[in-house]
Amino acid sequence: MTMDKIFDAKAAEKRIYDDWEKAGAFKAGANAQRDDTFTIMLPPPNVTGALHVGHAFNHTLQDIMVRWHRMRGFDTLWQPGQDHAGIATQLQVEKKLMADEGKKRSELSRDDFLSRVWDWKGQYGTTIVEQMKRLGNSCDWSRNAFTMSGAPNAPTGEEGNFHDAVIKVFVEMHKQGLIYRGKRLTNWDPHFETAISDLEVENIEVAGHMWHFKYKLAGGDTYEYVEKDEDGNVTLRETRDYISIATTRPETMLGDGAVAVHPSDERYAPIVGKMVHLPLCDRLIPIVTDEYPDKDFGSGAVKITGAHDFNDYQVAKRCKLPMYRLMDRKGAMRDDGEAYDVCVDRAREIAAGAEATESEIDALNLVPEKYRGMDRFEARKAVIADITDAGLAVMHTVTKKVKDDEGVETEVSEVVPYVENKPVMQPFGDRSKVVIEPMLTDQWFVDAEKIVGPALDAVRDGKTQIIPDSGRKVYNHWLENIEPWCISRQLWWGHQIPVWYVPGQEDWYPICAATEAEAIEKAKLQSADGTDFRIVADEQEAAALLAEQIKLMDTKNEGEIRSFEGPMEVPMFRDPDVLDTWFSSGLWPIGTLGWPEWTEETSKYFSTDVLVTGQDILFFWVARMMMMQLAVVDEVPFHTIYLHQLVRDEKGKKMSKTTGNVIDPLEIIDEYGADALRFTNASMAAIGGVLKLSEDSIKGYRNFGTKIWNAARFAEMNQVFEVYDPSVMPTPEATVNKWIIGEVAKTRAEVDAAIEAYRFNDAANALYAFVWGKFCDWYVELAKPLLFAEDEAVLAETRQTMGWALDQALIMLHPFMPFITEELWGTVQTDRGLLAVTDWPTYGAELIDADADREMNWVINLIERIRSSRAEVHVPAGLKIPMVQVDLDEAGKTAWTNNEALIMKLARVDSLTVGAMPKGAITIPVEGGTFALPLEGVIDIAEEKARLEKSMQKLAKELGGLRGRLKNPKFAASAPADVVAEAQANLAAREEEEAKLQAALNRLAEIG
RNA sequence: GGGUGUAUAGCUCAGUGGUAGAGCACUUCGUUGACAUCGAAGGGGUCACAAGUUCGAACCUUGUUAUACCCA
Repeated sequence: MTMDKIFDAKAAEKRIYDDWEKAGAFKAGANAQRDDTFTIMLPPPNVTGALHVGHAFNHTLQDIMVRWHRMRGFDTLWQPGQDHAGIATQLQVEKKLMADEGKKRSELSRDDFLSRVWDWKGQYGTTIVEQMKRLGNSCDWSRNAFTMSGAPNAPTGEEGNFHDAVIKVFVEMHKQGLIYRGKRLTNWDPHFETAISDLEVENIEVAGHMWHFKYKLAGGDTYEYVEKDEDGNVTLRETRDYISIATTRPETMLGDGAVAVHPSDERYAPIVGKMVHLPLCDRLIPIVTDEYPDKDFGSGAVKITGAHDFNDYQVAKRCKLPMYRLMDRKGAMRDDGEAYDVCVDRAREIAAGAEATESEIDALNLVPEKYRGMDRFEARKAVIADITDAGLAVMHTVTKKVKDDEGVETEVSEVVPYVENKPVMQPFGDRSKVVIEPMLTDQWFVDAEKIVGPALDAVRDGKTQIIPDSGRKVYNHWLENIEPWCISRQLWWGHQIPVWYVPGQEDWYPICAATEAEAIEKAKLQSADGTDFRIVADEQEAAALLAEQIKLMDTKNEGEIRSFEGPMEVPMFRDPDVLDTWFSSGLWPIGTLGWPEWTEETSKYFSTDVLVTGQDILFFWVARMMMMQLAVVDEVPFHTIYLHQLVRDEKGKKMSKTTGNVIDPLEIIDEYGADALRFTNASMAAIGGVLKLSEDSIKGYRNFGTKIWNAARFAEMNQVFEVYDPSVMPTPEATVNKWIIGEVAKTRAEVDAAIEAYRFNDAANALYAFVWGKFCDWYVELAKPLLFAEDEAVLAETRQTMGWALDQALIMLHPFMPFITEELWGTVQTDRGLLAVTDWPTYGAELIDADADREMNWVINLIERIRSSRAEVHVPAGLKIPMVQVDLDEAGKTAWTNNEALIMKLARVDSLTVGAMPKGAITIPVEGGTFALPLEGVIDIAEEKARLEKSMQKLAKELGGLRGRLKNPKFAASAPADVVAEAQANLAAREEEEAKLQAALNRLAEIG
């Protein structure tokens, strides 16, 4: 039965993948023949995710390495898994909850909501796994991991212990003082109502406005305001009773703690230290000096809102200014706490020097009643309007032309508030897309500065190598300037922070422990004997219970010094926050392998080998994994980090739904097959290269698959597989057969060197060039005369050689195109196991027969020259023509005799006669001789002359360069000997050719 | 503003001091017994610009221009 003309990827891929899985071909250690392990951790895709082209690219590279190592006998593990993706997943489930039941998350209890998330995960969490299988990923699915596995509320089937690892690390790091809690200015996402890290913020330039307000000096004071130009000439002098400030966010003025000016700013020197009236508020704030204000920007005076701006926060800390929080979790103006009057009174006392704790200041709500509860953008409008009404906006005169009813234009001047239109950088949440509000909140932090050292050393010392090298600089730069890492998130879906609070001296006192029971134990150790702790739901409940207990205590211990005297029930509640997703994925390498419960089966795969990931998460993830693995197990997580860019469309644009240029890898697989997509990915993978994916190139590599398919089809039609014995290495006599064996060996070395060096594009190109350019274009064509000949011995050796060469091609192509190669492997020979677990060859240069190599190059060169000459003088393609051997050396004669049949067939030559150069013939110069095609009457003399002259010109250019170099005495003196020798040999060959061409021209001149 | 890249054929890109390559596209020819998802032949480049190092520079150095991404 003859094979089909094409490989039906759609029909075969699923079947082939099932065969692999059934055979356990991807299980850790499959085909292992040595102790060396090779491990790759799949960067866990979000459990909410769908496979996109970025994954497809990323996974292709990993699969190539994994399959290659597995075939080479390494104890190989490709560890797969998914990330629980805190915000993204919670959002999905919230959306579904709203769509299905019209409910908000807050209408459910935390436990109920979490069980919905787990349900969701059970239903949709395997989608991406199935998609990865379609790409051909050879992951060990039996070890599939999940970053939330083993969490307290995890259902059956999610028993892993990733949660244990995360909690253990938190507790350990807390114990070592590497994790702390504090009130810090953080990026607050008002949509998700959680803090996010600075890496999750996108700063986007948007059209904004700058408003200018007057803050009047207290007590009606005035001062001389003087402006000078560059030369010191006075350009403005006036008496002012205010200082002018500029802001892009007017609503934050309600929380101002001061106005700052630069210490060297002469304009404001007279009023530094004085107080100003904060508009719309019953507060006075001081004018302070700080290096931060830019004298040339705006008025040079900056309002300082420590609780709502990162720069102001630093100024406020330096100048010890109070920081008043103005907004609530949703980004609306606060509507909690005491009445405005009460709060302002207290704020005045604090401003005057009264002691106050952080939490007391935070509790003060300095938003005037009027604005309370307003959305921040509404409040902005109201504040602007009210300040303008109060006459405190800086005004300017605008002249415009107005047409009256009769169309007569008149100029009208009016005085309006001065508002500049200018682009401003505004922070947006990368997931929520809402404006991020810097906000002073209580959060947990990793003191990253304390653990970066080993991570920096590991890369500096080369324990871990980053590819491309530029990644190292970026890595160092970031780690050297690392900021505390905010790891708490105000979400429900995630690893809840293992901290419980009990009443403390001033505030709640945190106790960090792996479990509730341990926390209670710890708390007991720190309390009076007999104290009992009661776990309550949250802070409110704890506060209520505490108040009750204190009342009881008052009655019990009346008249005595207050002290707890058992049995007392002390409230205890758990921190409601969860950990940043990147905290858990930071432990991916050890967490997936079962740490802290290592077993020999799992720990042998650590440290892992290569991490393949996008450049964009170098900070998010890679650097953090380095830090955390080194901090926890004191070992680098991987020896090589391969970073690649974002996959873009063919024009280099980012793919996005809005632009509509998204390429869906699954559609591509449907249309062209997974192998085509994979090979395209590999061929794009130049180190550090820009990745532009175009459907044209995918189509091209689909054609490549068809090409090798048809080469196999040709072999099959010529009974190659009936005779071919895979256990026997071919030892042919025919030059062509010897030659292709050498070409296989060269390719093997090239491919291995390329993969070794992570140059997947070079490996792919080498395979493409071999299979198409050598095997199909030449070997199959050259073998035809041998296969059609009657000689049994030649026929047998050619079939054996072709079978072997094809097998080698399949083996070497397998990591790149696993499906089609596996299918052909099974077609060529049944009952020999799966290609996926077949051994990779090790042969090298010893298979190259130098004589055969030289001879075939001579033959190919001759055929090409004849073809080229024929085409250029328009000899009909089908016409067979005679050829004359004018002169030829011994090697040439041997080469001719050995390959006469195939040269004549491929060059369409019907006879060869030995003789003198006929008149009007085309000269075919070859190494060691000259042939001629007698085409008098057929060729156009003038055209042929032009052709030869053009060749001469090209030669002359080359000769000029070569001669110039060789004539230069410094070249001979400085250049290496082999380079000089090569140049000389090259010159000799070119000169010989030039002579032949000149002779040919001379002969043409004789004729016409 | 700081950092990191990139600039080579019409397009997409390789190129590791020795004189320029691939794929696609294009032109011409061809269904010769694997493949038209194919074959044969061909055209096409001042390697962004300038200076320097070198016997020799696409490659190393410096500057300029353009451009991309990351961080402010």
